[in-house]
Amino acid sequence: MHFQQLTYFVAVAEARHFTRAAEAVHVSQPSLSQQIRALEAELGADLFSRARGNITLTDAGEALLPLARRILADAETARHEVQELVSLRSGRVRLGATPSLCTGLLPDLLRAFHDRHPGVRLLLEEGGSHDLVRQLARGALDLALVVLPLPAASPVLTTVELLREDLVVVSAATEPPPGRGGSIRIADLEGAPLVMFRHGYNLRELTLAACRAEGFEPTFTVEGGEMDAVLGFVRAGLGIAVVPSMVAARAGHDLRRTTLAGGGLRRTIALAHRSDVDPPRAARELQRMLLEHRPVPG
Amino acid sequence: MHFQQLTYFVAVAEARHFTRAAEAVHVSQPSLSQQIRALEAELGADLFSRARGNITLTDAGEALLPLARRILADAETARHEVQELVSLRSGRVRLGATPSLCTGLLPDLLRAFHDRHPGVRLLLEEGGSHDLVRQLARGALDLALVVLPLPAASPVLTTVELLREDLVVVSAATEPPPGRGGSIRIADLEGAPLVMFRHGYNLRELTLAACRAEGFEPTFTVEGGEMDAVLGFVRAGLGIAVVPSMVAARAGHDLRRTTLAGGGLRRTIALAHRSDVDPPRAARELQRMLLEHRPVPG
DNA sequence: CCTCACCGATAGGCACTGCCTATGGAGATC
DNA sequence: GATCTCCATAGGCAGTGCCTATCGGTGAGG
Repeated sequence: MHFQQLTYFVAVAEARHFTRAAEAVHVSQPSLSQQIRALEAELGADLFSRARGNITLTDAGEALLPLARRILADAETARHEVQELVSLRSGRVRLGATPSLCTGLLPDLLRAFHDRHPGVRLLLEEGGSHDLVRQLARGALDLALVVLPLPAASPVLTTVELLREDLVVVSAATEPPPGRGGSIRIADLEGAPLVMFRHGYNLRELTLAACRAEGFEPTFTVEGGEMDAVLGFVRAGLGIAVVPSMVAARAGHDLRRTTLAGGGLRRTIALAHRSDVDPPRAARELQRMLLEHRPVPG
Repeated sequence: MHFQQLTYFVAVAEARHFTRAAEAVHVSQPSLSQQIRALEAELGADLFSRARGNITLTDAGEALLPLARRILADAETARHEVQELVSLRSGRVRLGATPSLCTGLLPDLLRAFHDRHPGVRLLLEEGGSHDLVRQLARGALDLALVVLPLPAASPVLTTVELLREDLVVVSAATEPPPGRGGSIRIADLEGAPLVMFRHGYNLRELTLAACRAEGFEPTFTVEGGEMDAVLGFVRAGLGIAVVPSMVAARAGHDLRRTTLAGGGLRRTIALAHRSDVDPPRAARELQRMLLEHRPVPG
């Protein structure tokens, strides 16, 4: 049984005329006759009664017709659905990102992606790099924005370096600026009132490590909040915080940015996906847009 | 898109392994690979991610799989249904017959047919030859048992002579036998109390014509009944009736059969079907059994 | 009654393609 | 690093779908 044969069969059933059916399906009449005969031979029953000028379906033909129609419709649907995925008119991307990136980088990008491909569902998973890596490996995510280096270097993941961003110190505009001459050294953070993120934020580990490298333990006035809470506490004058410059840039005029002197602190953001399977089409497109619009290439 | 390709696709999706899938569908691995590639090329999307030792469906593959399964199942169903018709495990016969034949000839035959082909539905249309012929021509019947000659000789119908049966006179066993010496002449019916069928019965026209040929109009004590009613009236002693010998033979001991003398009356039963289309398989089988079991040929 | 037109079936040839075997090449394993 | 596994590629053969040309049977019209 071939799709072609079913197409021809339906055409003859509808035209009740071999020659006209052949025209309708753009094939010569003998070819159509031959295929119908082949189908009849395979099924072991005549499908049409070929009375002169009055082609009609036999009972076997009647039985086959609805199934043939459905098969052809299903084939059409299959083509269509795959095409929708290919053309990004449907599909989904399961994207993971660290909380700070969700706040800083993603909104504009996801907006642009959604505008271009409104049919693609965006599923965002916010979490620490460690969790994201695990979910990627499990296949629960297609793509993740993580901070390098990865917690446990997983050979199963491919990472593409996306950008390096500076960390800056933010403080309330109403307070006197920290540090000296518009910048601040890590060492100046010793004893300074720090507002610190909850466990799990890569920023927390990064800041702590930097302080310890300078030989001191930082002092926390508040700790445990998410990004928005930390910025709010800083605004309220509870202390200062170390945040990505991209987050600081969007934070508003009531926060003062102070760069870190002496090379400062940077972190590397990368895009990660499994090495062993190609991400779905929509995820590849999102990755492409991310790399294309990367704000400040490393 | 080919059925073969869908079969291969489903096999790979289930085995998650090209080589094993190839074995499962009894084809060489390169052929299977090639067909999958062809399908992917036609659809414009990869269906599998071919990670070493971990073949998985892409999103396009996931979209295709249920449709592929359904298409293959439908094709299987189509083959099966046609096969059922061919093998007479299903189907139907729309059979027309005159009332007297329904009573006389058909019960045993239909019983035999049903025993042999219990899956075939038997739809019986009881009516006068005229109606039956019209329904045959309209395609509402597959086959009809009619009395020759046909009312309006329709060139569109083919008739096969089935049997000729004698008409006999039946009377109540409690009454004195009609006629003389165990038989009766048509002329003896003059003035005799006749129980007559309703209009539409071919037997009515036949009997009337025979009487008129002898130069008299018959006398009816009751008229208008169906076969069973007529026999009941005769049993009750209301009169005598002219019926097919086959009906009389089954009528029981309380009815006396008297043959018609002088060549008597006969009628020819034929099987009719449209000439321009072959009857369905089940109807052809019924026709075959009818001809094979015909009680008293020509 | 003969001719013509119509329509599906048949015949023969060409090109395509699906299948095969043999082989390549890349990652995993010991 | 040699080997194994497994999918992809190459090349050749056979089957078949499509084409054009033609046949054969039927029904209409002169």
